[in-house]
Amino acid sequence: MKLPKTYKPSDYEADIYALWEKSRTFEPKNRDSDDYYSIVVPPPNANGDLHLGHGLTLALEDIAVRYNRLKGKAALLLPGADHAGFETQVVYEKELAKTGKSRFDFSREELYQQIWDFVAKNRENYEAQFRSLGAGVDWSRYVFTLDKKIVDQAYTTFKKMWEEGLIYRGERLVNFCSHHGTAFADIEVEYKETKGKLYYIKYPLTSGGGELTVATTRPETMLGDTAVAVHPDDKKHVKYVGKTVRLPLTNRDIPVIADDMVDIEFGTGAVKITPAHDPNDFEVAERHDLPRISVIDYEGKINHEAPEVYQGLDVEEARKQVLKNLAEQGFLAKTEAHKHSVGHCYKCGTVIQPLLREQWFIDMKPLAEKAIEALKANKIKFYPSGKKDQLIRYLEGLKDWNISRQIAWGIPIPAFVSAENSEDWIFDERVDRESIEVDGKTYHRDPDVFDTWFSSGSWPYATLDYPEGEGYKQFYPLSLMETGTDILYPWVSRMIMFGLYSTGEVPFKAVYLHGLIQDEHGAKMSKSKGNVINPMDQVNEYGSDAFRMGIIATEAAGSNRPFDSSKLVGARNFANKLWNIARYAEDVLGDDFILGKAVPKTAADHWILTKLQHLTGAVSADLDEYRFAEAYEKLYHFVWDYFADWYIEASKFSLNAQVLARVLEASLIILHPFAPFVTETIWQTLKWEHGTILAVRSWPKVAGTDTKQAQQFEAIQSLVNEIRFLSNELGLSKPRLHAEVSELIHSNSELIRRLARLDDITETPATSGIRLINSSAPAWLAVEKSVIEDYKKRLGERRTEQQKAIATLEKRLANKAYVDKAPKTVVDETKQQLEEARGQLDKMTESEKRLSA
RNA sequence: GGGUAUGUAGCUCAGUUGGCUAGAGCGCCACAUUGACGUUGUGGAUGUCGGGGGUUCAAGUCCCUCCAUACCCACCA
Repeated sequence: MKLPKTYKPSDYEADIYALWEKSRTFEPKNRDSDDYYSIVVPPPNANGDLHLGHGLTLALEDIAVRYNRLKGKAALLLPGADHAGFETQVVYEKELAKTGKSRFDFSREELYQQIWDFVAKNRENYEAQFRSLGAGVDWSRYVFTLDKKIVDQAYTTFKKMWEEGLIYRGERLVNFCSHHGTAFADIEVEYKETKGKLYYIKYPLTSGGGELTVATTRPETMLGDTAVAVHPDDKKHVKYVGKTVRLPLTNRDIPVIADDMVDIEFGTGAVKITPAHDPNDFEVAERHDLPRISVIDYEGKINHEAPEVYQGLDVEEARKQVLKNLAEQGFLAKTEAHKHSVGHCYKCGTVIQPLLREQWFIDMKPLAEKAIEALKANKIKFYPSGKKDQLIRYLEGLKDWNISRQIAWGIPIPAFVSAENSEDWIFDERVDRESIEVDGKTYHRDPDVFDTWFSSGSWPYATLDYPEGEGYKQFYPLSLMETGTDILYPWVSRMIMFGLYSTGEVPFKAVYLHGLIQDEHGAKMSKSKGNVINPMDQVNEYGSDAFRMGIIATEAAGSNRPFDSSKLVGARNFANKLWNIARYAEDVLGDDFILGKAVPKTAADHWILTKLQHLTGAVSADLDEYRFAEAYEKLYHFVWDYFADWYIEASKFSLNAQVLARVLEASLIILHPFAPFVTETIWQTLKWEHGTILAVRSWPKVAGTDTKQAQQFEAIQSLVNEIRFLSNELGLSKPRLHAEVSELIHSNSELIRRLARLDDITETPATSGIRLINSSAPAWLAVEKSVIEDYKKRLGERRTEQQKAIATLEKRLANKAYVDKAPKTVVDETKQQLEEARGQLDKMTESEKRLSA
């Protein structure tokens, strides 16, 4: 035999993957075909190892693509890697820190080159991991997010938006992390519930005496106040509107204004307005044309706009100092405990400061509207379906998007500003130059880069070489976008908007969102908790196939779930089971076996082929609707319970070589998307069809089975099951069976004897012993007297249960409404059930009589 | 405050358009045994399908309500 006793994945996986690559298995064939299936892999960050989420993603996508390839489609799984601007910079900065340097020691060009090299090194690492996971990607189409075509596409999109007036530059509040020195999109800010304090500060009227008290959690920002606002309907305060107050600690007078945004119930009903450091206040300032005074700089320190004593203090220090001075001067009315949520940098935890900064923005409204329209027209199917409405709601509330980042690593923004006029910006792609000359004027390069998600938005079509590429023409829109629920908003939404904007079509026909994989106890995995599970360790321990099957075994779209290693164990055992089925086949079919025509002869042959026929349809139906776990479970039970436990056992008595071989072949094919390595390894070893690759064979078609014969095998099964049950229950060892002459038992007696572990079957007219109840052919187990009393008791209990079941069925059929309203098939089914139940009861009665006689 | 999920066996979870006598894996109990496999085989036990109400001939599945949990969004002067 060529196959060793136990399947050891590491002995085969690398060779098998190499075989696929060599034979270009993953490059789509039939180039002209309209019948395609395409997925573009969400590009993992090229700055480290793959995590479990990537493992899950690749398993799901690879299953979908391999399945569709077997179904005869032009199938493409396109791989890529992400430069992940900010993420990568952070990782690289940590590396730099080890050598005692920081990014500020290098120019942008130097830094860019260094990070590029760093990422290039990591790419090899992660490509190896793709291979380990069995991901059947077309490496010839590999794309990196900083490849020229991706950058060009980003510039094309930016230019189109620029020309259509969707891009604007403005001084807006941005979410600024002073530690990383960059702004974040709203969606990137992490809010945490924080116990803080609410401070009440008195602002005296400039003239005429009296005062207004405002409440604030951030007293230090008062240094930048430019107004106090009250609600127009606030009877208590409305009289102050139009007057001015003297801002404590400064010598500035600021107006009292009326605005709807004020909540009369909160605090005192009067709000200090700090347009430069609060998003709401910014909007109020816009409406009332108030000045904006920045008092906090990009390093998080108080700047020169504030009185000298506070300058240079960081925010926390300034707060203490301001409070101290306010108290000393009698302006601090009171302090209350107050819970509120505060934005933090998701990387370093620094409190995010809303700061004024010139940034590039996209006017999202027209983009969002198109996306909403497409979603409402069901142009994209969602798994789980509820995510669609969630996305629509998000898009409806979408604000303009700040796309510029103050980081070193990323795609430079192709914009230059006039040396003379800071308002004069031009679009130009010559970003490798510090400055350029246009029409005799000098322009300087914008030092900023794009938010990663800006270029990622074009991913589905940029990777396929839109607009002229063959890839685009054949594979767009993508069949599926499969990714994590957590990036529905930042990524999926943008791909939809950008796809519609640039190509006029939705970028994909369906979206499948998988949930987060948590640790064994349902906690989120994180490096800081130290509960991160590395997929490569799992692959090494259980094998790649076991990892894939184990990780998708509990998959349900959209929901988080804990990592369950017992599923991997089960999957490994399953792979080994399949392996041993192949060993058995190899053993009984011989080394030189060649596949031929399979003609079913026995009841078992018809039965297994019928089951196989159902399986091929059911697995197709599941995978077409992305029910991965259900499809896997069906396969598992077919192979293990039907094929191994019944058919192979039966084949030991009566072998039909071609049927056995065909069922194994079909099992290998259907299972291949889930367990590509072990199935291909078996196929290559058996060599039943020289030189063929399992991965590119065709989905099995099963025909010509006889249902009657298949049912006969099921009759044998229920007979055997009952004998096994009784043998176990009554502690019988190798009992004898007496049976009336019947076709079923007569022609299958040896099979029944073996499967049921009988000593012997005797054909005889009615006799004593234990009457089998599930058997259509009258048969009795010969037992000793001592066993009979035991059995009678059990039989009595069983009769009572049976009578109850019959009563239930009778009652249901006696219900006129049921008989009238339920579908005929359902009613017929009930009738049949009742008939069977009565038949069984009769047999029980008969059995009891005989035992008592 | 708004929203979305989730709650089914000891554990982790399936359960598609209502037809269910509610399933799987692991675990548990008993037994078996080796000419494919101990990563094995055979048999078994275990559930007020979160609580309550409703619609229906029929509800784990649909509706309402309450409880619990998780996540997302907004706001928090």
